[in-house]
Amino acid sequence: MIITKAGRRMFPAMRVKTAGLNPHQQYYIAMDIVPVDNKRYRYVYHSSKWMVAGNADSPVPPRVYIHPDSPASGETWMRQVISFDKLKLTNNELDDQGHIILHSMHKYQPRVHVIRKECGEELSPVKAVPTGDGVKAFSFPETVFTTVTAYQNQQITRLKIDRNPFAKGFRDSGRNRMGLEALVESYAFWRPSLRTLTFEDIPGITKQECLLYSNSFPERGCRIAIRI
Amino acid sequence: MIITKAGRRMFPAMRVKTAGLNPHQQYYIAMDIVPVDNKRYRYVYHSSKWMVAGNADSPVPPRVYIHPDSPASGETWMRQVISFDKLKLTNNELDDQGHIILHSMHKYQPRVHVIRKECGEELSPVKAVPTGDGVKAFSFPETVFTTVTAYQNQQITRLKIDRNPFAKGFRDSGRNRMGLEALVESYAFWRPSLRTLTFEDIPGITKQECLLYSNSFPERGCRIAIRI
DNA sequence: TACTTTTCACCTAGGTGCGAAGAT
DNA sequence: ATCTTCGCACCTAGGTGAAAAGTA
Repeated sequence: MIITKAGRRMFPAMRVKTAGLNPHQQYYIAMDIVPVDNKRYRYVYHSSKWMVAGNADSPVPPRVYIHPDSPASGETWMRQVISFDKLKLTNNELDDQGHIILHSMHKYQPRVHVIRKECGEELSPVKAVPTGDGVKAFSFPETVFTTVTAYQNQQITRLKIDRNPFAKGFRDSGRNRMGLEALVESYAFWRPSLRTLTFEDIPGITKQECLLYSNSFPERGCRIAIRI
Repeated sequence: MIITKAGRRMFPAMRVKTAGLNPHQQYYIAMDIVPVDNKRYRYVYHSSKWMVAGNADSPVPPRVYIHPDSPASGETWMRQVISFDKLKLTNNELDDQGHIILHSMHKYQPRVHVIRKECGEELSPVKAVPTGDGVKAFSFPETVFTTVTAYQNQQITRLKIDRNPFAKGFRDSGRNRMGLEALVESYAFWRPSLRTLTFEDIPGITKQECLLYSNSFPERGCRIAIRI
């Protein structure tokens, strides 16, 4: 996932649905992003793999993205797909825009928090999410990603260009790029109902980065079912 | 004010500040727009005046614009300038986008409502704002305006073009338009602190439409001070 | 005649990866 | 050598009034 000084959206964005909430209870929904391990990585081009390259950099200031619809009733949350597309990532440890601060070349796991309103402790964009009764955290292993300041992997670059509407300008529509096979393959991405495509099918893409794309397929959207 | 089928923003937008709210109480803030009188108007070009042209058309479905930050604490509301720039006006009586429905060629008065949360009656975008304890309405005579589907008055057109960033394409920067005097005058608009300009200074502009511009001058912003 | 609707060029605002330049 | 930063062209998304066409 690209991170910049100014802040960069994740693409694709996390999208979740909730079930089992109390319809009349008010909740906050928030996201934070935690390290997967204590390592720093580098991308080894000839083997197309991320390799451990030492220990993690020192921790960054904690940040929480509070979903802008918060607070809302369980009924409201359950009625909609909850999208985190406005969330931004930065590598600027002095960021004052409320973006989530991460280290480049590290592995991270996004987490979704459902927080019952007025459950005692307070929710803040610059403090760790409280734990305890009335707070539940959810994470989806397929959404683990590696942070970079520039793409290391051509397949990832191509997926981003092909699927992010804002990158349309970089799609070189068949000019020197796609054979028929590639065309069919990319079409399968857009119409996943036509065949069940698992991301391991795509050669040369790390499982972590690749699987994150599944979030943008509505029919594979992450779901969380809880009662708190 | 222009109204269209698809919905058109007001320009300038209403902006208000609140004071005297209970910091820990939750409030909705909303706007509706009510007829000033029971008349329909037409613009008489040679006298540059709006003249009564019959009785008002039959009432339109009631609509309320609930400020998107609602609900929020008194503390939150008082900390910010509350802008209604996303509000849209339409002449489509069958509108299903939640826009405020008005008749063209009529005079209207926007009203700001401050509604204590959980004060019994419920707030809805398609029902009249409830009245009673815990609800207060404010209106500012200088924000009365006349609805049109196309501008009737060249001075208004020019004010809109000169001051709305989205109309920049129609500013013909001095080509066949502004003499030095006009330039100085328009500069005075942007730097009102330099001299106290009352809108009656501008010849040929109806007071109502003209004064609405005062809302976009921060130092003349409407204020409401209440305790409910 | 007296509006209203539709389409359009021209903007604002801001999200992309590229590639040259910068940093260590 | 290996990242990171910055300016940029190229997009999406949507807010303007002009002008031509529509309506009654």
